Amino acid sequence: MSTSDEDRADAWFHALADRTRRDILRRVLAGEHSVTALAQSYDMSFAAVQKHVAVLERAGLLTKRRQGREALASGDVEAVRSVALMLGELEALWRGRIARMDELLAAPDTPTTTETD
Amino acid sequence: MSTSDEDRADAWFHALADRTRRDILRRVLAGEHSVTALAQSYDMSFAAVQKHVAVLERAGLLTKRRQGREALASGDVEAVRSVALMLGELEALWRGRIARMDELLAAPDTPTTTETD
DNA sequence: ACAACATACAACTAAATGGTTGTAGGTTGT
DNA sequence: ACAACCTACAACCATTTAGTTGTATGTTGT
Repeated sequence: MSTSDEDRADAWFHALADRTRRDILRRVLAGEHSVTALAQSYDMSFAAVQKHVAVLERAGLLTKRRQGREALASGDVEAVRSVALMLGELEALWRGRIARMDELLAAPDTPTTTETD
Repeated sequence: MSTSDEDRADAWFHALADRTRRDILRRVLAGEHSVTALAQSYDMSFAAVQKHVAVLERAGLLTKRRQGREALASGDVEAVRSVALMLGELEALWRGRIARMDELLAAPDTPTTTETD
C-alpha cells in the first residue's frame, strides 16, 4: 500500500489539532461552503484559510468539487467515523486490561503470563 | 474557567497526532508501564520518550503515579471517550445537514432560512 | 556509604507549522 | 474585451516541535 494506517492517522489527528480547522470541518459537515465563504468567517487571510482547507482535504476529512469559479467543500462523515473507530479500538484495549484484572481476581493461582519479555 | 474546551481539544488531538504517542497510549491503556519500560520499546532516547509521555499527561490522556523510583503511567479511558464524544458531535452536525435536505425535499415551498448572515 | 537505577529538566538543533504577501490562471457578467 | 472575482501556490518569517546530550535529584540494594 502507499500510505500506512499510521500515516493516515497522523494526518487525521494533525488536521483536527487546530481549532480553525475543526471549525471549518464543522461548517462543511453541516453543508457545502466555498473557500471564500469559509474565509470570511475568520480573522486571517484567505490564503491561510485556503491552506487549512487543503490540510483537511489531504487528510481526507473533506472533499472539494468545482462549480464554475468556486470550489465547494464538503465534510466527509465517513472519515470522521474512521477516526472515532480508531478511538474505539483504544477503548477496547482498555477493556482488555479490565478483563485481565477480572481473570486475576477469578483465578488467583493460575499463572496468566502477564509479562512476556 | 482556565482552559477552554478548544484548548483541551487542541491538546488532545495534538497528543494523538504522533504515532509514537498513540503507541504509548495503547500500551498504557492496556496496563500500567513505567517510563523506562515504555522507552525500551522505541528506537529513540529515554528523554524523547519521557517528553512524549509528558505530552500525553498534559493532554489528560494518561496519568502517572509514583511507586518508589518508578513513575507508572496509566491510560485514562474517560479522556479517550471525551475525544470520541467530540467526534460524535461532528457527526451530529452532518446529520443536521441531512435533516435539512429532507426538509427541502418534503416542503419545496417553505423558505427554510438556510443562510442567516 | 555507595553504585546502579529511574526520572526530570535544561539547552541545543533541524524540521515542520501557521501565518503573511504577492503572483498567476480560470470564470463570470456586462 | 475586460474588470471583478475565486482559487491556487510560491516565497518568506516567527514559532513550535521532535529529537539530541548533559546534568541534577531521588530511590534501591548491597
